[in-house]
Amino acid sequence: MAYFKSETQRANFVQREEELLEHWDKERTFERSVERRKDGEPFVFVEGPPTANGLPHPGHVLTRVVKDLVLRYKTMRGFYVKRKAGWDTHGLPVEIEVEKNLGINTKGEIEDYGIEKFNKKCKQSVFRYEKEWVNATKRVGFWVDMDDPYITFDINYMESVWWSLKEVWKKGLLYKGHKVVPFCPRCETTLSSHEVAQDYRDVEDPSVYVKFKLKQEQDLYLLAWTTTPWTLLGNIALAVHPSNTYVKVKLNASTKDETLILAEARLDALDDDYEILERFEGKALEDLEYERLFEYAKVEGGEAHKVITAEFVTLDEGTGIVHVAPAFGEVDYEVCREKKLGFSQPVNSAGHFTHEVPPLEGMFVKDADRLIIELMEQRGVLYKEAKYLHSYPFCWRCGSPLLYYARESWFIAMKSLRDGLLANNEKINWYPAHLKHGRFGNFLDGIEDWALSRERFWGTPLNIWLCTECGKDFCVGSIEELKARATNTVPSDLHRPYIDEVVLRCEDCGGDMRRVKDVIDCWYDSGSAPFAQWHYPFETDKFKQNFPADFITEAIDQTRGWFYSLLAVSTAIFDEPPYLNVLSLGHILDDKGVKMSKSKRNVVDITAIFNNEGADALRWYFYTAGPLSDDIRFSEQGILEKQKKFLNTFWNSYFFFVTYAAIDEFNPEVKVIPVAKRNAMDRWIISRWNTLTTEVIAAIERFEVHVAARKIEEFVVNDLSNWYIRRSRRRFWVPEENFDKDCAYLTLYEVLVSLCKLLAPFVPFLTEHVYLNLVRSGDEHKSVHLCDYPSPDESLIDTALEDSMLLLSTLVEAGRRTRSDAGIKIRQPLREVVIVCNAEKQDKVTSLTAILKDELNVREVTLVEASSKSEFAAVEEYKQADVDEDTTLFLNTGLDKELIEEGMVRDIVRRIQGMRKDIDLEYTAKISIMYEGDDAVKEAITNLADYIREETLAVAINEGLPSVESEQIYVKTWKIDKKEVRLAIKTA
RNA sequence: GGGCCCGUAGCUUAGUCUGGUUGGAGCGCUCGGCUGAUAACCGAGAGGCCCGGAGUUCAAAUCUCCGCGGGCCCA
Repeated sequence: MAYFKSETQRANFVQREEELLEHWDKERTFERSVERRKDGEPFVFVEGPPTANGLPHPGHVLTRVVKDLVLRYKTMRGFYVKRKAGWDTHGLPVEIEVEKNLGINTKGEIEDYGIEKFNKKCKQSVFRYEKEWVNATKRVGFWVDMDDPYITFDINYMESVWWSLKEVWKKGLLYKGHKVVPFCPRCETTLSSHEVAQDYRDVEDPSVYVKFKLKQEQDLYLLAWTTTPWTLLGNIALAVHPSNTYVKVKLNASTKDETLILAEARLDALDDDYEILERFEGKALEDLEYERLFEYAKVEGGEAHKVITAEFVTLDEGTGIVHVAPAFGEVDYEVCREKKLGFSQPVNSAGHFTHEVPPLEGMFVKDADRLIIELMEQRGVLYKEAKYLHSYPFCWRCGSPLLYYARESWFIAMKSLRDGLLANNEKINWYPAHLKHGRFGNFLDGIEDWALSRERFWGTPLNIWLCTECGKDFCVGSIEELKARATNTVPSDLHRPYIDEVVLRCEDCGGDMRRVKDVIDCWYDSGSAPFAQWHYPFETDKFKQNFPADFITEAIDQTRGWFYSLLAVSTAIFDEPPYLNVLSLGHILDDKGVKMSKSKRNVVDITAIFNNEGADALRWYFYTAGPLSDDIRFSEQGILEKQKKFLNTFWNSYFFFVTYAAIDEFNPEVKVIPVAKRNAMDRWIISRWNTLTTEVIAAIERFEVHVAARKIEEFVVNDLSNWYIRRSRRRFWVPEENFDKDCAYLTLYEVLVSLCKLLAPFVPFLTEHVYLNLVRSGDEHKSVHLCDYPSPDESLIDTALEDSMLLLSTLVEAGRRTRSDAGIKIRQPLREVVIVCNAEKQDKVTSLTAILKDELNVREVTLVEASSKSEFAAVEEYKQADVDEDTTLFLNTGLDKELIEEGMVRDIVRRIQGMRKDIDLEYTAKISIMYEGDDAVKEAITNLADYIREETLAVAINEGLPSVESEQIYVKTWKIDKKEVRLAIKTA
């Protein structure tokens, strides 16, 4: 009875994979693989939580298989690797999706619809594609615990987020300020930068050159420029560049005695002839006061209407004097804050002027531009008006022009944590390394405070209550604390709108405290994952075992996303880095190099890939494509090639083994032969395997997955399949049992089993299938994924042998080249090959001459010193080929009758083997052969009949073809060396 | 507009950190060969302004600077 199950030559990877998914489910292989390492050293992973309100695309799959590779590898290396899945569930994208479905798009409409109902819809929406995510995750072989995931809307998760924010508050790092955000006045909604980027249009706006009259000077004006006249109502300052040259010019055309100041480089903005009166640097203007254009809006919180200096002033356009309105520009807001200037907000949240601006009251700001220009003209402060073509953002939903608008917002003072962020970053190992001090490090260097609050509905509510009497703020850090301080019932769900009803008692004045209506930026949610997924500090053990993470990986766009929010939260709360190794992946582009996106309709359907090429092929494609940090131009063709080249070759090596092992009933359990006793070929492949293992482990540890995978691929295709198995085939075909055959079987068996383990984290399906057939008893594992990762045995690495084999292959190549040049096919045996080389190389080749004879089909290999080179060079029959700088090869091309006969017979054998294959004979089936040919053919066959019988498993060879055609007889006519030969075979 | 990354044959890429013979390989193409595991393999050939320009150097795909194209993150 055969020890191994026979296989089909076609692997049918997809079907194998689907079988194994069921098998793993049934056997609970994943759970067991984790469990059996529970006493091992922990290797902590945090899953970057995806949002399941869209379909998973190839980029998500890449992330998942990279995570899987590392986690499987670490598990096999003995680490205890818990793999908790996670879902990111809050945030504006979810709300927008729901709004779309409800056909509404303003905050007012949401409130009319009801926040309670709306948030319910949001909660349902986030798991809309959960099934597709779970299926894709399982199908690709990502082993992660999706039965017990962390979910950011979970009450325990939210409570931990609240706790952490209270820690921030206690440290005095949470403050209220203004943030200038892109805002759609129609939808009454702030837009995320992603949304803003969706609809930029080139539009023509009025641009105005406005004269600001300096105080204490007669008829001296600063000439400023703006493309948004309506923002002039909120003007607080004028900015000049401190070191650029400014000029005071007298306009010749002017009827009045008028003098203007502007940047010298911008003089061509003037329409009139002018005379330069004075030159000075911008900083000479600093602190000069000017008269307001409009006396309407009130200014709070500081000085106003003076000249400041700022580096952001450019001379590319305008006048080099920039109008600054902190209510309407982020840069403006920042610079005013820095210079402790005041703030003026004459526009309401719908984008209309307030009662502070009587002539414009109630007007939409964009519509007011015309009137404002007219007003300025009447007052004589408009120098000129022009059209200005620029790119301006519009609301992607309703098409309204967006306004940049200062809104109240809560901030975390990240600037004050800058040193901590930088110090913690130093403790993190980045791959690729340049991110550490490049993109990420630079970002931390210039870190800004984190605008944490969102005036929205579906999110973790901001846990700050303000006293309606005295204005005192209080941050609630737990449900227990909420209950203790509440004057009314505390809801079981912490979401809006329920939480909005909870009123606290002010400790200072006894007044009612009401919650700030905002929710928290969902990036803060996911940044809290290291502790919130374990409900820390309300439960402590699991967090302590799982912090910091040893490893996280996501795509490069998370640098300022999750990679940052994790570090920011962890630095604020613990002053520790939340992860020690971070692997940043490139993006998946389409086959033309363009990012895949829904709107471009170039997203590849991954389920089609799973059904056509399978998960292993897809995984191998990702692993071998290039450095993980590089973008991948994704093509299904590329995946198919991986299947054909790598998976098929591996399968065929395995198929070859089980086919013959079944015939011979080879049983690996009863054979023990030390490697040292096996032949050079066996020792070579074992040495190569150990060298490979060393290299693979080193590469994975450096996250150079493509290096590891490509080395394995080379090993399988070149070393194992095309050299070891091809060279060793005949050893397996010997019918009777012998020592050499056992060595071959054992060696191939050991290499295949070890390869399964080495490859298991990469292609978990194929390796499992092969392993389950190869390792049939005697161990408790029952899965390759329960095995230890192979470790190299240094004592089996024979570098000298590997070198020799390398030399041998160059000799074979040179010999083949010589044959090809001389026009002698390889099937034609030749008398001799002479290798001219030094003693050291002779030593290397000596033990391998048998292989050389066989590969070059020559009877003798002669090794000689360089001194005899000229002897052979002089003989015409010896064709010369240079192998390397001190090695030359001579091929004796002389033929005699015996060699020609042998060549003829080898051709005939080759034809007969082909015919056996044509009619699908069993490898062991015996045949009888009939032939017709001329006398030379007949003589050759007669002389070498034994050889033919042995090679083709023939019991009889007879001249003459049967007169009657028969279905049992297969006849074919061949041309061999211009001779016609007819051959017939039938089963004996 | 700024920062970071990428650009090598028709395609996928090695080599770039650490400058040094004639820039390797696979797929595809042409010709020849081999083959009872292989849809595989072997040999030969065609196919490279190493994105462009300037600089450093005895020497540049490699180092520096300036552009161009693509990607990402910001503005």
